[in-house]
Amino acid sequence: MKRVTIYEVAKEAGVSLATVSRVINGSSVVKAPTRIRVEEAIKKLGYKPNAIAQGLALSKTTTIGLIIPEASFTYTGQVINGLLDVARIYNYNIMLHTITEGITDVDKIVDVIIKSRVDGVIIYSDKIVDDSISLLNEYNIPIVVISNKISGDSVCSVYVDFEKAIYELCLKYLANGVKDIALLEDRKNVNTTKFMLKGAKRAFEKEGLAYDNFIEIPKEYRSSYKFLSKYFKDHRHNLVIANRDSQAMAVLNAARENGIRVPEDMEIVCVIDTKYNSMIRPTISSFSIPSYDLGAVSMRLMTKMLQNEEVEDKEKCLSYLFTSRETTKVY
Amino acid sequence: MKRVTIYEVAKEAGVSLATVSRVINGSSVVKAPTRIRVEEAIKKLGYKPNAIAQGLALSKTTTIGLIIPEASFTYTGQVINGLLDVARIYNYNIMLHTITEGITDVDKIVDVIIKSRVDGVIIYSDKIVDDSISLLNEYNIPIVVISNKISGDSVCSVYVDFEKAIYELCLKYLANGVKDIALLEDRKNVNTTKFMLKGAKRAFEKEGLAYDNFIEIPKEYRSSYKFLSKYFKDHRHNLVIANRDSQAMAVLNAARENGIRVPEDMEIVCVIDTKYNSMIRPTISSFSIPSYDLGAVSMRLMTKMLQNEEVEDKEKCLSYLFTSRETTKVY
DNA sequence: CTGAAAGCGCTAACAC
DNA sequence: GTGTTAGCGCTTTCAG
Repeated sequence: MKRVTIYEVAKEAGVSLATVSRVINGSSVVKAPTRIRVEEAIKKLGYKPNAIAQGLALSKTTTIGLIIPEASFTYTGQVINGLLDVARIYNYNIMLHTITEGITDVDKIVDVIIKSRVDGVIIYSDKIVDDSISLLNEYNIPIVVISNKISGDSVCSVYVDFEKAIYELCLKYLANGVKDIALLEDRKNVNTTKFMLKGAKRAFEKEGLAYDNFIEIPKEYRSSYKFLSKYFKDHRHNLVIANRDSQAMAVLNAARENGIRVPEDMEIVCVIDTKYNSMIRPTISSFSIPSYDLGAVSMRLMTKMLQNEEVEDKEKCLSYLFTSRETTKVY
Repeated sequence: MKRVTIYEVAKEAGVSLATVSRVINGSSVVKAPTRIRVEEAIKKLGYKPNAIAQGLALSKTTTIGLIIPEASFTYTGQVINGLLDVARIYNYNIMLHTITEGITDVDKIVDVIIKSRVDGVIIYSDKIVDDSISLLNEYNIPIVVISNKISGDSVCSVYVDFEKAIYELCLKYLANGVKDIALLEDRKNVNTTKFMLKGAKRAFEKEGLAYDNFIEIPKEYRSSYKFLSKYFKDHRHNLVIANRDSQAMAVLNAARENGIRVPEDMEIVCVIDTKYNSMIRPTISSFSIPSYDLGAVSMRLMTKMLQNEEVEDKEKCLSYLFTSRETTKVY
């Protein structure tokens, strides 16, 4: 089928292209009979407006660029779902870009994004993305950052306060006399780890204690499990906090192999989990992070910025909920 | 920053816009001094070619539409990674679309895709997608289908032969005298299940046996685990084959709760697994499905179609490898 | 209410 | 080698 343009439709309907344009854009000024004639021509010819041409004419592409870290979509999957659902409602398309730590050149991706003339960019990243933001800013591209608290002119963010989450968790345990609380490093999410550590420190300080139970995973270990297997030969803790369920599982397996019973001898908590956490035994106590909402809210925020609606809160903090499961005792 | 166009660059460099166009497209006819002047102007003004305008002028957007099922990116994540890596090499962008069974209107998505004038579409789907294909075909949009064997004019596919995988697996067990082999239904992947069932039947028939061990999950059960918990109260099998590791885990948990030891009393195998399979205990024996390659090869095929390179095999079958782990005995 | 015409930013003949 | 110009398909004043 030859790609049919607005001209052919106009000719078929015996009107000018301006009228066709009005019809496809739902302008109410077109008289009913003309409109119907045009609509019939559209259907007959199988005409589909060329979004690229529209984009050029309007300087508006109705597509949003999305940047996420590569690797496992296990955790970002829900975020993307939330994002796409809202995007669909507002008729936005999503252009997907991933970055791989140390491999992908972020600047190159930002370059591609600027050239593609997306209306806005949503960035999900553990990393600080100041450079990308300021570059994007120079080209007047609105930005929503997920998982980092930041804002500015045409820059919003949606995040969960991990620092507070860990702070409260530690406080609760400290109140119950549990003081040997270890925090496991997440090498893939350095920034998140930093916030978690800050939370732990703050809780301990509040109780007049010093915090120094950070389990760092040596660079030479490719998997944290390998390291932990060795680690638990001569280390014990009352509670270990991990970022992700996969890491908590590594802790769990390594501990058990060393005769540590969970949760009797040692408790385990993770921050973000996946659907797998409902299937494994024991199930891991975790925070319920509203991943879907993280995406949905971000996209909604983006549409607001693009339609110049007022954004009341440029740094939107979503709430979490601690869910006790089988790897923790009940106090 | 005002969005700078090719005109401004031309003016700044003291040349015509045609020359600027030549420079940004790497045309070799431009004399070095002129080229340098243009390049300096580009840098000075921070000019980024407008891909939308280029797209309109060339009738070519260098973006590919990707349609995947929603929900778990757990299994599609690797496919997407493969796809994106190759797309990046060939300078293609990816427009992401998801479909949710019974919720998203596929036709509407195809409509959006046609309007967006992508150069091609890659569809990952368990479902038969004939309707979408023929519609896309009418608009001359090349298609690559992942996970379904199908081909035609401007239609290619990349898949793994699950039927054969199950056929061979069953044959191996039958040869060892194991005859009570059950196959678990995957409600989310009806088509895949169908192929698996076909493979099992073929194997049994080859041995002169009839196959009738299909575990259907009643519609009223929201999770297969709930059903299986009950099922294993009065059912025993030598081997249960599931599609995904999550389903195999449901089998595992349900069986154990009913006093069935794995693998001693019952073995379990799944077709596709995730990174979680390396963390759980016992680890589930599975086929190694080349998910990343499924994506990478598809994208490569797409670039071939778009550049009119010859495609020697329009229905590309990728290989799998059975990997024995802790849920199976060694024969 | 509808049509004519001037762009949107870029590419690709075709001149010179 | 470089410039001129006619589109690519659509939107949007501005007339009528």
